[in-house]
Amino acid sequence: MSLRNEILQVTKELLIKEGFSKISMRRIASRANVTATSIYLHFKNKDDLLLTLIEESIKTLKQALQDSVNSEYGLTDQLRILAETYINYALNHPQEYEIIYMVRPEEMPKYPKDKFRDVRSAYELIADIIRESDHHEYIEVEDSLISAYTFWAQLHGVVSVILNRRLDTRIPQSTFIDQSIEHIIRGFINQKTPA
Amino acid sequence: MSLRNEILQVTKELLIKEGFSKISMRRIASRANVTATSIYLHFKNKDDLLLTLIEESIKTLKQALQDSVNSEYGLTDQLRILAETYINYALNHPQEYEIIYMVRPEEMPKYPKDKFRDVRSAYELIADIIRESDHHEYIEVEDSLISAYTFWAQLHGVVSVILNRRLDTRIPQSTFIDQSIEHIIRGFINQKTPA
DNA sequence: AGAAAAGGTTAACACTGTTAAGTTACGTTT
DNA sequence: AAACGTAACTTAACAGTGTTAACCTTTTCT
Repeated sequence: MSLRNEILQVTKELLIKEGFSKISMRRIASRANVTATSIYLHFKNKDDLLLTLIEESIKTLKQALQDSVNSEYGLTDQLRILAETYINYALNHPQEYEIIYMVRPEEMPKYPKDKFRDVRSAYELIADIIRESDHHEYIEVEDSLISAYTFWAQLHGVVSVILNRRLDTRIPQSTFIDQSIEHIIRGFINQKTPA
Repeated sequence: MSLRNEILQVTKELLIKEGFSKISMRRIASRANVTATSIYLHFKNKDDLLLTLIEESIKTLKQALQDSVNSEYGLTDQLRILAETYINYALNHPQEYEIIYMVRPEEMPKYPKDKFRDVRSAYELIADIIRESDHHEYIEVEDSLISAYTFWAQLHGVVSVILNRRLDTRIPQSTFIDQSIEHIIRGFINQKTPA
């Protein structure tokens, strides 16, 4: 395996095992049996390394969402499954999910904007699904892109509360998730009476 | 003014002006015309200092929410106003809002849990409002505490997308906010036909 | 006045990201 | 085969970080 990939994998392992705050160039390097400076031969700096990792994570999240799409579902069922997939991914890959949202454009101005556009593209997928589905279920989709973003933002909020350990201990996590999903889905449904 | 308060204010200013990443004990100290070690006479460590700041921010957020409560509103109107207040606070105090959610319990195990319970208590306020309001508007409130949390989580998601600069540039921020609020509120309304 | 405590300092430790300069090894061209 | 170029890697260093120990000075209390 090339050192570049070795570094990426070691960083990911370190991230998963010890968390974001415990990561340092020297620790990564030592676990790859290399000096810290060697990392700079393959990555511009620490942010570049992390961004590369982010891109990978985005890709797997995107794939998971893609795999959960099935044209046989109705829109509400499809949205429900997307929501579950999204939340499951986040809870099963907390450190990866975290760095996706941790790194902020303005804090790394050196980087080309298209990298961040990449990060966003995962949500276009949701927009596509809303746009392409048949609208027979009294759904609000005046602007599918905006709807996709509100959908995603609400999912992110749910995940965020759990990952940041801000959920009240009296509330079971699964109950919170289920109820949140129901609220979110219902937000998309018109108040018109169903046929 | 006591040095303790001086430090708090200087830290807050630094935070607002230069952001989270640019904060260091020495920079804070120098702006207060003091040595870095002096800070440790008033705060256990950097996390303690930031936690104290968080508590202050929570207090003002809580106050803003409290001030927006008016028993003359119906529940949906009240929720809408709470949502607007919450989002406005976050967008007007981005750095303060950020540190509220940035510091994670597991990353500072030295701290007593009740400090984090304090952080959470702002959302009990929302729970109270849902619980105390009359339920004549076909609202889902089987468990007001859970409802409050889903409400807050969704708001946090909306704010988070904006503050993390993850909103698509094609979408106007105000449109996003308005539509998100509508979705969130609608999530609380039963599908029953209104009278 | 003398003791105790509070408020402040300097110097140091063990880290951090990052860079400049130097070394080694390998593949290509002549 | 010899020379060159370059890629991969290292050592040493810089400037910065949070934090602690030891020390000094000023205020407060008895």
